[in-house]
Amino acid sequence: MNAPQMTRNQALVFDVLEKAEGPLSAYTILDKLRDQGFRAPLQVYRALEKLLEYGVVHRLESINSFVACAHPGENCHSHGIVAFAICESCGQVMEFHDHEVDHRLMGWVRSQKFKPAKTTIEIRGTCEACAA
Amino acid sequence: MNAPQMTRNQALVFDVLEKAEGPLSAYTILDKLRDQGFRAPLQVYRALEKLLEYGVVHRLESINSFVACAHPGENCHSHGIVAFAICESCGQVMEFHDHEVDHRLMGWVRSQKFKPAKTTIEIRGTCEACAA
DNA sequence: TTGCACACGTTATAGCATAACGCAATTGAT
DNA sequence: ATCAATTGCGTTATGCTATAACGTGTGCAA
Repeated sequence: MNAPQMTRNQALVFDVLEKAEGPLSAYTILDKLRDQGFRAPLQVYRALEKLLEYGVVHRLESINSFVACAHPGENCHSHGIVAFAICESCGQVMEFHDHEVDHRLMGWVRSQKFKPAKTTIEIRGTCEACAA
Repeated sequence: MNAPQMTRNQALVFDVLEKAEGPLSAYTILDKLRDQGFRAPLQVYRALEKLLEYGVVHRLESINSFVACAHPGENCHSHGIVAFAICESCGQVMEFHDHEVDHRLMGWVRSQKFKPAKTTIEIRGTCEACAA
């Protein structure tokens, strides 16, 4: 899925996420866009749905939040499974990829004849800076 | 964390989860326990919190649901990272462990001096039976 | 020009989770 | 035995997350 021209709402939501320090909830995004005319959650969720499709935004299932992809310009869907390390103290997120992990997971899945659609890997904990 | 004697509420919630075909949401559990006197979500959430601690129940972050551990009698906390394959069609969940995946993930985490607390691996897709 | 696809706006509602209060039972140290 | 601390419990209220359902406008292709 390549990103076609974003609509105004999509661009606004993406912009907020890109400028954010860490992941944001849909409602936090909504609040940040009230001045641009946003009134309802659906405006945010609809934009997010598209941005997820385009591969420029990720959803963090374990904290019900969204974050801009760490690879500006690229399409994250082409990097295999994306993994996240989420600092529960400062909220910062690190995004990484590991082909061996992909390989093991997909090997197991294959052995079970399970057809994977979407895979989530999220490590919650404390980042180096916060551990001090 | 070993499971001490369960309280009545904990036992009721665990029993519902064990007898269920697949994962259940907290509110579904609540509904199934109305006859035993449950009235409020907190009764369920408090029991679940303990059951998660004891390692006899898992939380599926990507579908806001809970499932009994697939290893009756054992403590799942001792198996390393637990991974789940969740069929979006029939709702069935397969639980598995892969030490190589653990190793790769923990290796990356270590290289970043990130202190992991809780790791989520969930593969959503279609199981063999449903793929037909 | 008509029909379709898509984005959008709005209102309402559904679904998930916890805060805050007070009470009762248990435990364990003195 | 008694007191204090801890833990579980019940209840009410509330907050956060997400989607259903309806209608409008716009652009584009047949």
